[in-house]
Amino acid sequence: MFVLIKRLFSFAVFIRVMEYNDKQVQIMEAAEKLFAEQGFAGTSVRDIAEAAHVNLAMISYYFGSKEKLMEAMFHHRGVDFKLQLENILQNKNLSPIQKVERLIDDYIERIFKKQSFHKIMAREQMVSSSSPITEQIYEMKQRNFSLIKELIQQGQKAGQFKKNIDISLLMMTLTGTSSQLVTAQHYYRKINHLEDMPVEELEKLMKKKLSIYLKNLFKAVLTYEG
Amino acid sequence: MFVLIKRLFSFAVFIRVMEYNDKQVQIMEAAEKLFAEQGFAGTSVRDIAEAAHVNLAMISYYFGSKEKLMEAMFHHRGVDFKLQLENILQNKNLSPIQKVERLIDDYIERIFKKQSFHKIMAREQMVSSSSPITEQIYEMKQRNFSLIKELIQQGQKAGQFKKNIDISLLMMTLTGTSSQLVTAQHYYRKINHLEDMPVEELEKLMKKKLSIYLKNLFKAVLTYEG
Amino acid sequence: MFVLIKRLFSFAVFIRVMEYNDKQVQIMEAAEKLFAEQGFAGTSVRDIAEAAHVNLAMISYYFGSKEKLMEAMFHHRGVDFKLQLENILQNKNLSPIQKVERLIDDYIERIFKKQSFHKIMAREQMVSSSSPITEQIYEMKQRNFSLIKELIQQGQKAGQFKKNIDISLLMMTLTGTSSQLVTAQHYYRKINHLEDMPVEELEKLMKKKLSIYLKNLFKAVLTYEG
Amino acid sequence: MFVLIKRLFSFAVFIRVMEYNDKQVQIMEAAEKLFAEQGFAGTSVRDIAEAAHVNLAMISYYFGSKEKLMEAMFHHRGVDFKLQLENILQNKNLSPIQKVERLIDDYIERIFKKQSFHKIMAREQMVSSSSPITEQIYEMKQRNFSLIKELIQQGQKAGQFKKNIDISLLMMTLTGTSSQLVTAQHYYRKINHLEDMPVEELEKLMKKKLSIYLKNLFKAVLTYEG
DNA sequence: AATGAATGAGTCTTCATTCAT
DNA sequence: GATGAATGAAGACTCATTCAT
Repeated sequence: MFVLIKRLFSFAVFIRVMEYNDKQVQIMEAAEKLFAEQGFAGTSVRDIAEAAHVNLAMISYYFGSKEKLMEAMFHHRGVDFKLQLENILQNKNLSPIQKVERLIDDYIERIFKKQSFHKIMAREQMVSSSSPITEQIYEMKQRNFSLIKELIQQGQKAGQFKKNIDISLLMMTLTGTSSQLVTAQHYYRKINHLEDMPVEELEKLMKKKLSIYLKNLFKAVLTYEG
Repeated sequence: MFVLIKRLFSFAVFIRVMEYNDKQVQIMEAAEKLFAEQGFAGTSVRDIAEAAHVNLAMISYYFGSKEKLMEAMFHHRGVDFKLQLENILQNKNLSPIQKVERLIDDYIERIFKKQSFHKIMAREQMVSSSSPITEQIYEMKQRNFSLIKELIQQGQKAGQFKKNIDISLLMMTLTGTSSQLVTAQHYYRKINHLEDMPVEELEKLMKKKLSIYLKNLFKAVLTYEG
Repeated sequence: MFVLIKRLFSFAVFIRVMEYNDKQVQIMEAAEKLFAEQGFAGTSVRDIAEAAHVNLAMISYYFGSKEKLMEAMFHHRGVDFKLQLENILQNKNLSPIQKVERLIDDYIERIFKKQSFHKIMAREQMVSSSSPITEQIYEMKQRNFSLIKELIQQGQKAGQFKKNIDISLLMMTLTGTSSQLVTAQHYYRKINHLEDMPVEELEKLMKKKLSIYLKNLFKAVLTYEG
Repeated sequence: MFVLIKRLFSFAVFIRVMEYNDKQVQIMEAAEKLFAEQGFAGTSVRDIAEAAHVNLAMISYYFGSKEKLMEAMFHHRGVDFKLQLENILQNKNLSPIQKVERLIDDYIERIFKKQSFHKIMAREQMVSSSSPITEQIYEMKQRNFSLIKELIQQGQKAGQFKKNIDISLLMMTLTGTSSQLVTAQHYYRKINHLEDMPVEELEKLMKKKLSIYLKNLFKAVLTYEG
């Protein structure tokens, strides 16, 4: 049964990946980069067409509109942006604190791998009006919240985490601190005098530091008794 | 003595008021709101003119361009968006931890009071290209970083805070968590089932919760020995 | 009786000169320079106000409109732009060829002294639509034509100039050659490798060369029998 | 042999036609007319679009900007506006004076055929600031100057033209007189009482008169010994 | 299936002019 | 008499999208 689900799930992923042909993916990736850097409104379809090396008309042709291209991108990327913790949660060989550490590394891995998409999300979550995209962001947040809640409650039940933890704020510390680091990494560079470090190396460094920092923070917050 | 203070204060206000006349402030405030909601590129000068109930041409007339309006806004708001901790830092009657608590409340107060401006800043800090605005954001960040660093080092020297604290990441936790709460407050609402709470009440609640949460977090992080 | 007329005429001149106060003249002179360099449409009233160091609204205030300012300028300058040959024509001590030489020097003097105004006229004479300004240009041209015609006919009657001379084209040679030199003097500079010569010196040189050249040309054309 | 020439010619036409498509030429021709009549700044792209019966956006679409349209026009027209005298210069069957006559007729032909373009050039040569267009005008002038200089020097060597001729001013007489006639032809009309003559006839007349006049003038100037 | 050409609606900005003071 | 503030109209240009092929 479990296997079946897994397979179905993989299939779904397969389906979705197949759903978009090469050209479409090519466009979405170019758009993603530009939306991240300049915002949605600040990016013209002309920019995207040029960056993707495709004909201008192709974007409307394939996606219908700029708006729908954005939605497609969320559909495409959103899937694997959600935390995948189900099996971790059920794993009886891991202590609650170990699970938290997995969660942190999992999250850091995702956010750094999809930096552009993350920036777009960070921008989009600010708009107050509701749309298919804000809807999807909400679902993602809610899902992540449930998982983290479950995880922490496990630790509390095990007596390893203290009571009265503000889980929604703790989640925001995880996402907010990471987001801050990713979206404002050129400031991080300057403040820490790392102007000359190559991008990859900097990224590695940031991930490392962030992982250590957040693990320690969570441990402290989850166990420290004022 | 009291009169003197009052006068000085009035004078400061006077200065600021003189720097930008009523109409200019009116425009900046309308723009601030719109930029926060829809982004800079997503907001037309027509939108701003309508929201500010002024003639379309007045925006160019007063600020020269949409871009310069944004810069003026940063000039106008930026001043009082920096943390004002100098006197707190030198205050010998406060323990390091009390100073941290002041810092946190000061920060929360500011970010909630200027939510719109904060959102704009959060957006602008994502753009990679350098501009007068990104420059100003950097200066603000650096200043805030210096203050927090000084504050924490005081605590470390006093033996009350542990060594090896990643101060730049700790700052990002402060700003990132708060930012997350402010920019994504409608998600906070939904996740915590507070859909029907009036805005003011919600805000009060969030500030309260955030204050308690962050104070506890800082205490934990600054003193907890893994 | 003749004296009276002269006086009336002088009075008219007096009147006209007085007609415009200092500020108005200041504005007209600034406008003249700019219109010459950038054309009428290419010059904004803002440009003029700045160049004349007067308030923007003053231009409309004093002249009614940009158009009317131009007309006033033509009124103001036009007077002394016409050739003043009446007394020369009647002077019995001068030979026809001497009169022609006077005409040439008179014309050169005028066009170089009022270069800016000349450029404006050169531009305005191209527009096909009729206006008070084109009307005034026509009157000036016609007057000049009459004078030159009279002058040449005197020489023909005296048997010193040959018959069948195309007077209207000869006039165009006078005006056209001079105009070409004045309007395209930076090309003259380059072609003759005079880039480093100071403006005043160049002007002197051009006037001298042009005078010699045109006098010789007129002599040749008026007397040469193919 | 004839066929070859025809083919080459067709090819040249082909090239030129291909360089700018029909719509572009249509726009350029409408613009040319308007720029000639009202000046560059005095003509709006809206005017041009209407005159060319094309959509307003097509001007930016095809040329990028109004400025670039002007440049394209210069590129397009400029080519065949230069004098084509090389073969005439080397022709040993023509006497120097015959070559001068050819030059004059060639010039008159060109300037009357491209009156509008000529007017634009006459306007543009007045602006003092340097631009791609003034640059092109200078090149054209310089080239024409070289050709005329060569031509006259041939005559001088042959002992048929007198020495010390101011060639740059002589060129200005050619261009200036012609220009005057073309740009101010409605004044020519009025002065010579030709108001009722049909345009084509007037043009023919003016070309004829100008040709005779200039040939005689050149002969006189080039051979007359004061 | 894919695209070059085209466009109506919109962008920001500048214009000459007016008006209350 | 003079002007700072204000504005409707127009400026050039860019936008996302459509459509014939």
